[in-house]
This record gives sequence, structure tokens and C-alpha cells, in this order.
Amino acid sequence: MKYYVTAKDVAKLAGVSQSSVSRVYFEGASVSNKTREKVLAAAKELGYRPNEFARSLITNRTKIIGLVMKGIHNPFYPEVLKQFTTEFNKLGYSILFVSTNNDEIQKEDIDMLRNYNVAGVIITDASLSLNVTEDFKENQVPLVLFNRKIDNDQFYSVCCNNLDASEKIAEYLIEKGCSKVAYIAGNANTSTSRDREKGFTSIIEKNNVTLNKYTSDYTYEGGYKTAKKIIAEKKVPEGIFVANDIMALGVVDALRENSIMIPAETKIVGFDNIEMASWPTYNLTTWEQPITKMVEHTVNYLMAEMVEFSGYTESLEVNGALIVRKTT
Amino acid sequence: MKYYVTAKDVAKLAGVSQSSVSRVYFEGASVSNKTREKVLAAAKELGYRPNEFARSLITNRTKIIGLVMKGIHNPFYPEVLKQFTTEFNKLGYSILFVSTNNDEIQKEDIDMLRNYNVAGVIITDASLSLNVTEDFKENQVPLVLFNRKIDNDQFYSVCCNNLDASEKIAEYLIEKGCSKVAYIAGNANTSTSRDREKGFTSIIEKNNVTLNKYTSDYTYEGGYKTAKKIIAEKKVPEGIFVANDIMALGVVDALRENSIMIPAETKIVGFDNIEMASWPTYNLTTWEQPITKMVEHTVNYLMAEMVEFSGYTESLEVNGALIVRKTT
DNA sequence: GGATGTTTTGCATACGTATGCAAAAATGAA
DNA sequence: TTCATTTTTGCATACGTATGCAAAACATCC
Repeated sequence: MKYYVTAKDVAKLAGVSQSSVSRVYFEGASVSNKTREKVLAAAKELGYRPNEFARSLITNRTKIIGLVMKGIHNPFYPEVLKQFTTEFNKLGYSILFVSTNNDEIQKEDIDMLRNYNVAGVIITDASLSLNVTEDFKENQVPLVLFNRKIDNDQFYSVCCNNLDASEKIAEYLIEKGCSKVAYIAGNANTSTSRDREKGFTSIIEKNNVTLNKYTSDYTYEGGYKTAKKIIAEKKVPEGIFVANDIMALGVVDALRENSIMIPAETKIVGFDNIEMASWPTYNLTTWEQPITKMVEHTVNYLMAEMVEFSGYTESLEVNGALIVRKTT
Repeated sequence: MKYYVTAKDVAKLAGVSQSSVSRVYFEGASVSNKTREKVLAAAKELGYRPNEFARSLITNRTKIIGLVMKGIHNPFYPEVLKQFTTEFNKLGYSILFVSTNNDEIQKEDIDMLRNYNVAGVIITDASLSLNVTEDFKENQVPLVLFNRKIDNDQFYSVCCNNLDASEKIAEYLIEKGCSKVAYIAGNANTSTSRDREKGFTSIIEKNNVTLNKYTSDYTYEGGYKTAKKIIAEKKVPEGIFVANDIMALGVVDALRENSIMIPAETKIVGFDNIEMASWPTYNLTTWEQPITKMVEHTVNYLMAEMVEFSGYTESLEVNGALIVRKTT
């Protein structure tokens, strides 16, 4: 039977009270050096570690961050996950990971998080259903939407400058001489895909360039199939802006299979700058999403809200940059 | 100020005792239908949810599984993560995610997990340092090494049948007519890479085929550079077995850059069967690791050990299969 | 209806920690 | 040394739930 070493045990061995042991482990409490040393020595001997559950129970706050993620198959997100984990661990917070298949987060997706009374929540690549937004609001749980935003500014969101980025991409393709272009959307319900479409379209239309739009699903397969369809319809344009890299790779492969020269006949631009985009086989021109900066902003906001909840919201947009490679 | 709805509140509204409320939410406790309904109604009205911390405190067990992962950049692992999350969530368990850069898990990697008194731990693609093994043993924390094993059978491990698989791969390459082959290892300290090398080598030597060995690091870059080196040394063999897919893709790209025909001049076999291996650009012949089965075994073992700790250990090997595509 | 057995309920307490309060100890000033 | 002030300590209690125990309610049978 495994026995749990408690503060009381340590107190006994160190010859102090349980309160003193508690104070040694509670940041900001006042303890003399003498007792601190006695306690730490005893704790080490017994292998004591404070019970986080008891702590949370009494302080009514936890050091757990809930992270909800959908598209872990897109290599963009494992990197995001890693960075969040690393950053929060440094700060003494743990990550409770939730995987979902819902575009809109449902109540059952966050049940676990609420049961554990998490200190804050990050939702990546997903939106929120109505009853979930209410739940968050009502319970004042600090929340960040990462790489998504919702129309009303009810929540804090951190995104790349999608609108501006896609405008620049449009300008870039026009500059490169494209007079007929296409946009391949990811999931049409996502703010990122919509914003990218909006920015791209506005510039394209302003320049009287022909634009065809397609909708896919943010996966390699999706990009591949969409490109095949475009080819079958003999509508291959001179330039294609694909809403994310993993789809763009599928597009590239489909075009290659049909011996359509990239960039000579068609230029391809992706979005994200995932690792694979730089692989020599692909050498994909793309827009770099500044993950590190986006993570940093998210962490800072959450930490602040966890210290003192304000409910302040904002749609933060972090600047990325065009990475020119060999598909344009 | 947010107010926490407790069982006491529910009890008051429902006109029963706090114990009865508790029993409604505790599986296996005896409550009459009448009180159950009263309680559930009241709970719904107040938005009550049991506090997991208080529960854990008193039962001295948690519903949290610690998952430690290193190589999240290898697309094999996000899939593993997703499956574990999904399976454990179904069972009412949550995943506390830890990311590490250590080949050998250190004490600080699992500090968080121990503080939260996790019910079980899964460690993927990493080994254990000595003081960590002791910690686990001493505290009887159910543990599974996933896709790694350690020499002594101190812990339960779940792997693919690496030895058998690599033997079959060797036979396959020989059958295909290779008289000169190479093996590109991942991290030489990992059991997986060693086993794959061992099986492959044994068959190759038995057949008097020339074998060169190289060591890399389980990354695309690593595979790419190793292949470049092989090319520079003009030692390109007729067949290469690469210890995992992501390296194999790097190898393929490097060979292609140097116009070495695959499979005509050189045949490539990878390991894992990650999604990308099936992409038309690569069409990589590889060994499928049966993730679903491996996850299932891991979950079953952990669940059993969490109900009643036995300390039983075994090196479980799950059978995969050769997936023949166009690189051989 | 009464006796018996069974199920359900409430009471009281425990889990391991943090914290307000008052007592004790340490420090500083004179 | 003495007194005032500050720092440190221990006591007692609270957090929200589970559970052993005994009382209460219910069901069953003759």
C-alpha cells in the first residue's frame, strides 16, 4: 500500500507545525530561514511534495491550463502545442489536453476542463457553440481563441494578420504577372479562411484579375482533390493562393502529377510556413505565421487574466511575413 | 466574484443531505430513483458539477493520465496523442500533456505529474533516467513505455515487432535483388532503432549482402543530410532501410535531387507508415506501425493497473505489416 | 398487522492544505 | 535591561467531497 507523505509528517519530523510546512511551500508567506531549512531537510528525507488537489481545493484556483485542439494532423499545430506546453511549464502551469473533432466546441469538449476548474483555456482552430460561450462568460474563465476569432468581440483572440497578409499575397501574385488566379479556402466556416479570402479578393478585384474560388477542408487530401478538380475542368489559373500549407502541398502534388509546371505555368502560395514547406521537394512560397509571438501574447494575456479577471477582450493580430521560395 | 456551486447547495435545493448528492455522482453508490431525480433537477438548475479536486483528495486517486512526449515533430506522434486523448476521454480520464527534449526522462519532466498524483503515466519515444525509474517504482505509479523499451524488464512497454519487422524488410529487399544495402539508424540510443538494426543486420549478413550503417536523428533533415553524405562518398547502395518514415522522406528527396532513380537504382523502405508516406509524391514503401492496437493495449494495461496495482511488466510487441508502394 | 430483511438516508468525520488570529519569539531603540 | 515594534509561529478552521455507521424508510412474507 502506498502511503502519502503529508505536510503533517514533515512537520512532525522537523519539529514544527503543519502551518509552517505549508508556509515554506507557499510563495510569499513569511517563514524564518531556520524553520525553512528544517522543513526542507525533513521534506527531502521523506520525499514530500505538496498535494496540488488539496491546494486547489482551498485556494479555489488551479495551475492547469486547458488546451483544446482540433487539427493536430496539420503540422502547424503540434508546434503550437509544444510551445504552449513549454512556456506554461516554465511558469509552473500544466496543460490538460483535449482533442476534438468539432468545428464548434461543444459542451462535452470542455466538460473535463470545467470539472478540473482550470485556470484558463486556449482553444485552437475551433469556434464556440452558443451554450459554451455562455458557460465561459458566466464562470469567468479566462479564454483565448488561438488562430480563430468570432464575430462579436466577446472573447480574446490571437491571430495572424490574415487580412493584410492575403492582400499582400494578392499584390505579390499580380506583380508576378498573374492575370487569372484562384483561391482555395479551408473550412469555409472558419474566420481565418474567410479573412484570407476577403483580403485576397479585395485586391484581386481592384485589379480586374479573374478570380475563381474553391472550398476545401484544410487537409492534404482536400487540396489534392480540389486541384484535380480544377485540372479536370481545364480551369488551371496562373496563380493559386491556398488557405494553408498542408493543402498547398496537395495542390502542388496534383499539379505535378499532371505535368503542370510550377511556377512557370502556375504559381502557388500557401499559408503557415510549416516545416515541410521548406523541404527541397516542395520549396513552397508561403506566409509565415509567427507562432512564437502568437504564443507569447496568448500566455501573457492568460497569465494576467488569471491573476485578476477583467474580462477584457481584443482581436489581436500579429504580423507574419511572406516567405518567397520556388513555387512562385 | 464567481461562486462555486457545491453539493451542499444542491442538497439544500433538493431537500436532501449532501451525502445523497454525493452518492448520485458516485458510481456504484445506492440512491433511490426519487432522490436521484430530485438531485439531478436541482443540480441542473444550479449548474452544479462535482469538484474533481475534492474528489481526488478524499479518494486519493485521480482521473488524470500523464503523457510525456518528445518527438512531436514526427507526424507519427500527433496521431498517437490524438488516439490516447480520445480513448482516455471516453473512459472519463484526462490527459496531462508534457513535452520534453530529453532522450532520457529526467525528474523535472515528471515533477508536474507527480504533483498531480496522476493515476498513470505514458512515456512515448523516450527512456528513463535512473532516479526516475526509482521514483515510479517506489510510488507504484502505473507506467507504460510506448514505442520504447528498456533492457531490464522493470516496466511495461508496448512496441511494434521491430525485430521481426526489420527481418522481413531485409528479406524483402534481398528478394527484390539488392546485393548492397544500407541501414540508416535513428537515435542510436533508442531501443527501436537498435532492434530495427539488429533484425535487419542478422538477415542481411546471413545472405552475404554488403551492408553499410549510418546513424542519424529521426528527423527529415537528418535523413536528408545522411543521404547527401552517402551520395558524396559515392556509396549509394541498391537498397536503404531507414529507421523511420520522416527520415526516409529526407533520403528520398536527397536522392532525387541527385537524379538517382527510385526504385530503379535504389530502393527505399521506411518505418511507421505516417500519412505522408502515402502521398503521391513519395509513395513510400514502409512498415505500418499499428497505432490503434498499440494504444489499445496501453490503455487496457493502465486501466487494469489503476484498478489494482500489480507491478506486472512485459515487453509487448504488436504486429505491423509491410506496405509496399513505389519506392521499392 | 407484525416481524423480518433490505434498501436508502443523514450524520459526522476525514482527506491535505491555506490562512485569520492571537500568542510567542525576535529585533531594535533607548 | 526594558519596552515597543516587527516577525514568526501554532492553533483552529475551512475548502468540497466520500464513506462507515446507525437510524429510518421501504419491501416482503406469513
